[in-house]
Amino acid sequence: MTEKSLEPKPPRRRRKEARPQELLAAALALFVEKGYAATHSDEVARRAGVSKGTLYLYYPSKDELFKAVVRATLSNLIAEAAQLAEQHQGTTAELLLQIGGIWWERIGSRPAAGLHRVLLAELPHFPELQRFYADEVVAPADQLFTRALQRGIDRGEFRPVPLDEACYALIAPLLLRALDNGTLWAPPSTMPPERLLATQIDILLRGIERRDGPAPEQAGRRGAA
Amino acid sequence: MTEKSLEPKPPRRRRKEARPQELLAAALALFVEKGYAATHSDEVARRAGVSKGTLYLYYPSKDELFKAVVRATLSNLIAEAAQLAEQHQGTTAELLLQIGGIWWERIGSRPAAGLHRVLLAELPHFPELQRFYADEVVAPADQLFTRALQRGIDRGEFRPVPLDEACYALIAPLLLRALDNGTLWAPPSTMPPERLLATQIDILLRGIERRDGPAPEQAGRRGAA
Amino acid sequence: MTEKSLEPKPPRRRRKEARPQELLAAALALFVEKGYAATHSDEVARRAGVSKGTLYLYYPSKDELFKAVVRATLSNLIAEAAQLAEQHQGTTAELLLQIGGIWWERIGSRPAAGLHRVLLAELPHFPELQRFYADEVVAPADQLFTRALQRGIDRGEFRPVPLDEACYALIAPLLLRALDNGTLWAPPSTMPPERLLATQIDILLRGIERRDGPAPEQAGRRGAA
Amino acid sequence: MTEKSLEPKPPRRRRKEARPQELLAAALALFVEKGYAATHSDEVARRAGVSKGTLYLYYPSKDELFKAVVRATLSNLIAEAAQLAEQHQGTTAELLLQIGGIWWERIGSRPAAGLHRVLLAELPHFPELQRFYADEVVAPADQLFTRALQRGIDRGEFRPVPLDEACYALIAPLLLRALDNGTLWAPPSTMPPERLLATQIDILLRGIERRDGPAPEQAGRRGAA
DNA sequence: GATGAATGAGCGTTCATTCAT
DNA sequence: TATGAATGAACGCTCATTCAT
Repeated sequence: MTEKSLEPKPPRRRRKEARPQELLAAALALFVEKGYAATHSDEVARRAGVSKGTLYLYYPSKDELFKAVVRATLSNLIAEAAQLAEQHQGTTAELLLQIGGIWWERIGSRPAAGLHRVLLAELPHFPELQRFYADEVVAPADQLFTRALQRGIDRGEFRPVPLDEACYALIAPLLLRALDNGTLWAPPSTMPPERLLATQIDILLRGIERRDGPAPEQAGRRGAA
Repeated sequence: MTEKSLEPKPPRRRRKEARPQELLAAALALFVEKGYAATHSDEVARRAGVSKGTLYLYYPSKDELFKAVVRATLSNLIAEAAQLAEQHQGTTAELLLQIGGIWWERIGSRPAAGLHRVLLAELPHFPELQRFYADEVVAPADQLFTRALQRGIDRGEFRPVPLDEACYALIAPLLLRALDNGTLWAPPSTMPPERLLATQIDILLRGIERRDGPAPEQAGRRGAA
Repeated sequence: MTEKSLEPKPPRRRRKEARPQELLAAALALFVEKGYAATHSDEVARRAGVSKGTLYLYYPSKDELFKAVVRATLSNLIAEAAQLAEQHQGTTAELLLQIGGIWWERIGSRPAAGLHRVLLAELPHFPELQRFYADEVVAPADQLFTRALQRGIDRGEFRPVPLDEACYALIAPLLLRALDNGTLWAPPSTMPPERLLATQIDILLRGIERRDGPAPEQAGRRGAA
Repeated sequence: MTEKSLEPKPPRRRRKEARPQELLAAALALFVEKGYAATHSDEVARRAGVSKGTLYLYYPSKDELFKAVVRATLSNLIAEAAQLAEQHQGTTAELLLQIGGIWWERIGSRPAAGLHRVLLAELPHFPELQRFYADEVVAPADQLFTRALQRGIDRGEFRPVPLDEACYALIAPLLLRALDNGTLWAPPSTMPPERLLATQIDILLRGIERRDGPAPEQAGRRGAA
């Protein structure tokens, strides 16, 4: 059974530069798969192909490892979307669809999506991370959506809806999909995910877009039902 | 069974029947407050006013205690909403608002809401519970909403939207509020929660309701925008 | 080799009252024998006949266990000597010999003596204990000796020696014996320890006792040879 | 020795000969400062300005490093004092004061003093070192003092005191000062250390020096009060 | 039934030592 | 020779679970 001693023991590899990313990747996968508490430090190390001691050479504690995983996973994501918004020329509805697409590419369709589930459970235990998340993720994202909505209203594309509530209604399905990829609520799966996203945003937009007035080209978007 | 009533001194046996509920209530509160892993068995016992040994007299393990908490908290909630749907007479939009209201009363505004956060993190570790949740909670709720939407479409109240996607868009803000009451995303707080709920459902309904044709009375719902 | 599983496993004994003392005794013995760092918590537990977990039921950390050992070992020792001094009637030289005797009985000839060796090495790492030791052990003991010397001088038994230096010269051989029972310097062993103690105190007393005259020779002391 | 000054590029080999001493100096400082267990190998290396691997190039283990530190620090100290004693001409009391002075210069006022504290705690774990210390430090020093006392007695300078006990009483304050510089017992500080030392030796000498007569009072010594 | 003292497997973390470069 | 990344045995401590009372 214990053929441990028989194996020739893999050689030590020196890769100081690559190690942090390897460890973060292994940790992200395990945190997402098993949650924070059930992820053991030697498991992370083994999955990254190193020993437990090596893990602690790069991250001084499990806490810090988790924080590093979150920061590395979520950093620089919002900035891109914001840039996009600045440069956008077309319809506001199109802008919102584009933002949704970016989100899907960078978060929704990646391990980062699963990280949100862990964050939901663990953020209260990591105040520092809580602040990081609020400042670096929530605030910019909220601003992004709010501004887009305001723009749509200003340009007469949308009815004057309450910004906060409309924003929440837009974000909820996206965020929920990231949080709960089939655990609590199975998302509809009759179409490829990117189409699905578009469909939902579309439904929501219908709820806020201006009707009576001069936005007939929107009706043509999908054939006016 | 025992000749309890004959004995002149029932010194400590009292409340024996209430014990399970008390333990479940204590466990629910702690699981919601601290998560599964961070909830310790002696804390549960202490909060229920008994000793650690007694807890194990009623539930053979922490796992089983958790399962019992989930079952006890979520059982019989769906049935009521289903009943409601059967008897409903008015507009489908009104029906959906009523279902939302019930959900808010029975889940959203109670500890059960917090339980969803824990479930999201722990369900994958409890396959048995996973099945229970899928069968007893998700399936009926999904059916409820789907049927209501179908009814609305059949009666010409709504456009013929894809059922699954519309259903998800309806449920997402409700479920998200239960899961994440301000941890990941702060819900809008400019109005009391029950009004807020109505506003969001309203926005969504706007996205699916039939326009051109004979559903003007819907517009009257809140003043025709 | 591993006949562990064959042994019938000793029964759990419940002795909440006795446990603290048993643990302190085991810990004292091991701390003295191996020092603070080399004493492992499960060793202490095993020597006390309990499991590692039980140790932590009574003392929340190795630090606290050590502090408790020191306090329990040194408390109430000084008070007795002080009482003695108050009531003493005879010669001051006799008083000093008596104090030395008490010290030998309560510290010098017991495990407490070995504890001083550990204290010497560890006190700098335990500031709280450092204060306890300074307040509860050093200060009273110093006062005790200083007052006795002053009394001897006042009563004309001793020459007017510098109090501090004489005090240190008196205490040094006693304390050194406690610290170093043969490790660094083998104490003379040609006579039973209590006699030995008396002999050394006697030598010191000779150095301070008043001689017949008014001690004019103090200046030319060594010209007498 | 090496043609160091001739070479135009001494890229890294320089100081190769000095390495052992630098490592010993760094290790001595840390062992004294923090004790054996709390001194970490990479700290020693860093303080010596080399890497951890280099340390192990010179000393195969922490144990051996410690032994080397002790040997290097204590070697050749006793021999000098012995020489001194051989050549001494004056009073024996003067000789003892001189030995004390040497001790103060070479041990008491240097890092070597602090090493004694560590030795006291660790010698039992290093039997080999124990033997070295007994043979190279204690035995010569004991001989030194014993011979001086015997000489004093032979020459009629001192009363015929028991040699061992007198020797211990002489050494105790010196050794205690080295061991415990204020940790367990604060030495008197009203005068500069070298005067202090003289004062204490003086007090002790008083206890053993021969008085004018044939010391008949020895029997009724304490009746003098 | 009820208690809570006792257990021990298991975790996060450290650090003396090794070895590929 | 010198480096410092890598190792892994070992420690302090936790906590779900057991069981004598």
